[in-house]
Amino acid sequence: MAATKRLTQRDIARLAGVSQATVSLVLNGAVSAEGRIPQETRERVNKAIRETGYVADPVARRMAKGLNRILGVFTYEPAFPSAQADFFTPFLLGIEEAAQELGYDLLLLTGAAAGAQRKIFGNNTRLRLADGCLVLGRQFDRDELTRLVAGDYPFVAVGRRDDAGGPVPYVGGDYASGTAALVDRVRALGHTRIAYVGPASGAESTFDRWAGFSGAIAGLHLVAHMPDVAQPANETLDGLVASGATAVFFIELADAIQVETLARQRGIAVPEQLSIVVLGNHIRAEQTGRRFTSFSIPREAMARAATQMLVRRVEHDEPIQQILLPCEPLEGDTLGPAPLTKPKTGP
Amino acid sequence: MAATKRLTQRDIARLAGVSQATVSLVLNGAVSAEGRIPQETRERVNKAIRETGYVADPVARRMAKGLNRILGVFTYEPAFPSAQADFFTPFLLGIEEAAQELGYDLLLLTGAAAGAQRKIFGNNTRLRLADGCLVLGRQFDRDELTRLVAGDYPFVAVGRRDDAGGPVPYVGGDYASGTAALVDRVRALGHTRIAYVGPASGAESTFDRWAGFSGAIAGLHLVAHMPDVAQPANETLDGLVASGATAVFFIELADAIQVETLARQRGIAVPEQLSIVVLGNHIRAEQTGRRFTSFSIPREAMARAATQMLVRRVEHDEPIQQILLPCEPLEGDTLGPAPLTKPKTGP
DNA sequence: ATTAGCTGCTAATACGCATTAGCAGTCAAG
DNA sequence: CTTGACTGCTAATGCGTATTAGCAGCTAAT
Repeated sequence: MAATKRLTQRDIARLAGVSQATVSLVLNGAVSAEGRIPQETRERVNKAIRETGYVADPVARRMAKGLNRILGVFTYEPAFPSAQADFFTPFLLGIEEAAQELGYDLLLLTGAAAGAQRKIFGNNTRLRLADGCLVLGRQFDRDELTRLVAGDYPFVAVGRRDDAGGPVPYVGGDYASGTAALVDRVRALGHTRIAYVGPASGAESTFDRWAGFSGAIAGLHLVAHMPDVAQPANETLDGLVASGATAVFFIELADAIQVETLARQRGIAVPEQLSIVVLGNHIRAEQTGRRFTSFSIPREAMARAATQMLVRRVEHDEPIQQILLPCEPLEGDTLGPAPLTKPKTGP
Repeated sequence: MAATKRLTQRDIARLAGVSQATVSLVLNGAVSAEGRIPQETRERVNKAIRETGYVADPVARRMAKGLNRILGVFTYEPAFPSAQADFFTPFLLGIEEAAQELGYDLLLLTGAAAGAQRKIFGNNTRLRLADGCLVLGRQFDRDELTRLVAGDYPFVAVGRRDDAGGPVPYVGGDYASGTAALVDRVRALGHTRIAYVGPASGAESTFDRWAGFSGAIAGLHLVAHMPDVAQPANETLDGLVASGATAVFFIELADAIQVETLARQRGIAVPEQLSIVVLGNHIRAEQTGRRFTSFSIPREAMARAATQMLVRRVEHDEPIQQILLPCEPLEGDTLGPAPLTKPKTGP
């Protein structure tokens, strides 16, 4: 550090023998100065800039102009730590790509002090440094969301969000339709007795799956619904067997994996005796050997679309929009035709 | 958007019946105003702040104070696209953690426009928005590095870097010692004829490995050095066999994998007939079935240390430091005692 | 009574840039 | 010779904050 003081337009002006204002005008190719500054003067200024390597201070720029070409990214959980990494990576990937294309940089908001639950609004909120902000995470803070909606700061949520004192701008995945499509598939394969493992309410993404499910099961019998997240796998499997379900829908891949493993141990063939469907292409699915029938979540596309929407909101004050991207079915090997007899366990 | 104008200290001042300066003093608990502003006045100001939800504009703040609590992160390759993701993730993880602890946000610089090679210095450089910056990537641009070193902008490189018109502040991994330790291990296991696959120069990380290697092979015979990166695996293996080497050092995990696979096909047992050592715990190593003997690269720790160093440089103008973190040996199953006879292939 | 010191506050300024109003000079038309 | 239009530039201002100098009023000490 030390030595070289920060270069300013004044320095350039001095070198070029003009005023600071002229430097600014040359730099910004201001329309109002079109044809007002002769090539010769521009040259002198540009020469000085080139020789010194001057770069305009973006802070001052933002101060004067109000915009920054910076997008904030707020994640309600740390973006990188490995447990979460797989969750956020595709989103961040899409955001980064879109931001780069649009000429924006990204400000990763690390949120509140370590340990505490992350908060967008703190005493020290640096949010406003960015022109607008993308919000993502599994667990949103509803109060903060309300405040964001009420405020005049442009933001877009990645993932559908319920109204919070007003409509929330978002780009989400159409889990409801994705789920419904899977239900139709199950029905077409002759299943009549189905089960659902996972809660029916809670986060929007959970609710949407259940909504899609319950809206599509006409003609089918929901013989078991196990909302308990913490329930041990063998109890779940017991319940499924007892219910006589021939196809089960899981919200959580982890649950599905455990139950499938257990089923195999007990000699219950999947999908011959029991079909399993998972609601969403959870990451790491490929690491489990078994390819579960599911639907895709277009995470990268969601992130790209959200970024573009945010930029439109920032630049053109576009009104609030809510977009759901389709979730295409994913072939797997855990959904088959309904068995002629119910699955049975040993003695 | 629309409506609500941005709140300023002046608004708060008006509400509280004080001056803007007083608001600022209350907000910052300035030492110079210690005991100069009575509790009663503070209350009035704080009340107005609470009621309006005022938050100081970070841009103006930076403007006035010169600091922003923002760290720039410049990656010479896109940070997220999946091919790179595994490379950058541990670094970003460490940076994010450290930044959050220290109360800094991160500015992810997307660099030049899409397609073009990324540049730190461009017309659009918003780098200076950050108080300082971390630079990472496989391929550094030497000219840019020189310029950074020459400038007064605080930065720290993740990974050792050669001088560039002056010493470069960095936190790197001690690949030289890590490599040397592996050489010692190989020697201790009775090997005398060894080979090295990978270039001896190029990036600092490459050079360091070779330096550690060549500095530690006293008493051993380097019977083959194959610097060619693009060489087909069977040629490499042919060369190794011809040389009579009993232990090979690989810079690239990919090369090691190919050669090991080929060796198995040819009936050359690893490590019974040929020991393989890889210089660094490359990511995805665990996916290859074989656990290669190697050394660990403390990526997360490097990133954390670099972040902390950068903050010290920003806040306290700490002089340039260069730190190498130890790379501990990693047990694997590809290094064994030297065979009594040279490995032989069939007729 | 003067000085010194304290309290409680404010005016003024700097930070680096963008932007606007407008000045001085030239030149052509009237 | 005046007017107006145009050229080439600059002075001045604002953005929202932090910070410093310092003012006014008061008390206590000299």
